[in-house]
Amino acid sequence: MHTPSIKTLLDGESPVSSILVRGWVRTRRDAKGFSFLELNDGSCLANLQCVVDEAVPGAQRLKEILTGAAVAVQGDLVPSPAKGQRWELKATSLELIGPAPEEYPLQKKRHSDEFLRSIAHLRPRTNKFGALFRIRSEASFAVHEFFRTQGFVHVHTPILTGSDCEGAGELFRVTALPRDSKEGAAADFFGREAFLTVSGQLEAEPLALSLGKVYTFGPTFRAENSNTARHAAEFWMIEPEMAFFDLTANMELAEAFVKAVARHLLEHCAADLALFNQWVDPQCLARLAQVAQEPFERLEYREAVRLLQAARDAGESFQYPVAFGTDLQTEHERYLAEKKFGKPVFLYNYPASIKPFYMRVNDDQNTVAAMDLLVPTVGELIGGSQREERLEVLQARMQAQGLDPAPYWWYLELRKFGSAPHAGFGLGFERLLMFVTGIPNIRDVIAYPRTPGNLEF
RNA sequence: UCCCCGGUAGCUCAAUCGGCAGAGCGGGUGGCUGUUAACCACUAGGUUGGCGGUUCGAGUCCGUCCCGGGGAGCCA
Repeated sequence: MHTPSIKTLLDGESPVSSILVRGWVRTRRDAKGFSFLELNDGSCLANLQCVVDEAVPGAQRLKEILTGAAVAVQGDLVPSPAKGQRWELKATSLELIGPAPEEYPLQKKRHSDEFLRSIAHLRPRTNKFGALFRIRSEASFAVHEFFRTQGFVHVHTPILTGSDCEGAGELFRVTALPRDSKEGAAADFFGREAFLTVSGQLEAEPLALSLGKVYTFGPTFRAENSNTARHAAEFWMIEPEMAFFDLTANMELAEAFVKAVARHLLEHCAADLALFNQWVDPQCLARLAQVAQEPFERLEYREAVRLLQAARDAGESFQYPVAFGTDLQTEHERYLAEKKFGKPVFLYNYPASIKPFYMRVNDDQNTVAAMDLLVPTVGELIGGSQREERLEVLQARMQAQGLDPAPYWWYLELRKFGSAPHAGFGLGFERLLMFVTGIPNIRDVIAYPRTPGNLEF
């Protein structure tokens, strides 16, 4: 028995006889002597309409087949005589695999995002989340495809780390000691404190200074008590790291990367993206097309401050003041990405005082070769920099920021043995998905979101 | 962590000034129909988030706790 996916069947050009389709019932409509079953198997957004005559074997259980039930339908794919669909399955037999009783929570109507989060195990069966997870999969593929085409080596950096001061937020502590143990870290599994990684960057740099161009794509953990629509305690980050790249080359790569993903999705996820364009964000498709085609804006931090001050003087009301040497507030980033330019904007050459020790000090001694990519609606999508490759400068920066150099001995040795200019960035995969779909909450672009106080599923 | 908003049927929501707890969808029963989130009629379904208080009377007012959301900070 042939078992094609519904996607294959609906994309087909000719009738197919004697096939088996298995999936979940989205709705049942009864007519005189037969029923319509709308079947979805997750392969695409569209359902397959199955026409089940009450005389067909198995049809006596039709009354038990409610929305959500898992069924198998054998039959022939034939042209549909009615409007609304090109093909339908004329059933020759029906099997109820797993019934869904009346309290099945998903109904044939719109549900709130909050409710769907409370049933994370069932929400992939909705149109919206089905579409999202297919897009997520394609985007993930596009990431690997881009870097592979560009000659990058995919490397895996550790999830467990012993470094508790990577300068990127609070860490989750990992221990193998019993909960009530009085013993110190020395008695623990690694003989020292252990944490979940907040970034693979420090470990990726040595690989870049060996293999040339590398990237990681893995889970990242932040124990920040952040309660916003764009922060999660566990998220997936893409971190390329390139030897002999300066900040400009870094930005060029970042732009080419985001454009490549946008183009891939436009080409391979048209139907799923159309759903988001219609129900979630009417700018979704236009924004993707713009990202794919138009050059991003590039702006020095110094110039951004000047623009923001000019905007304020022209009557733009900001809650927070703008001055050189302070980090930009969310309202400032949104103004630049949404109102001023209306497209992705690179800000670069930030004041050294507000950036971590590993970013390369510019010749003005005042700024570092850092760059952020700000995009409309989600804000910071990428953060990156050229890395400090000069040993003495790096040591001085660590000292200035009060860091103990001892645990970083291997990171410092990189600057001793064949040091070279290099650069890289980190991109939050979930934020990229928010940007391309228009979904406003990070909890709705990941299957099982981890946020403060939320570890169900 | 701070500020604001919310929690009523399986789901989405309503309930005037503190005065009988409601509708649509979903379920059941019956009808109708190559139907398209089908349609029509009937029907079942409630500890109004928890605890305490004010009151003749609390979904509504007060206190407190829990949960959720939005905004901010932090960041990707």
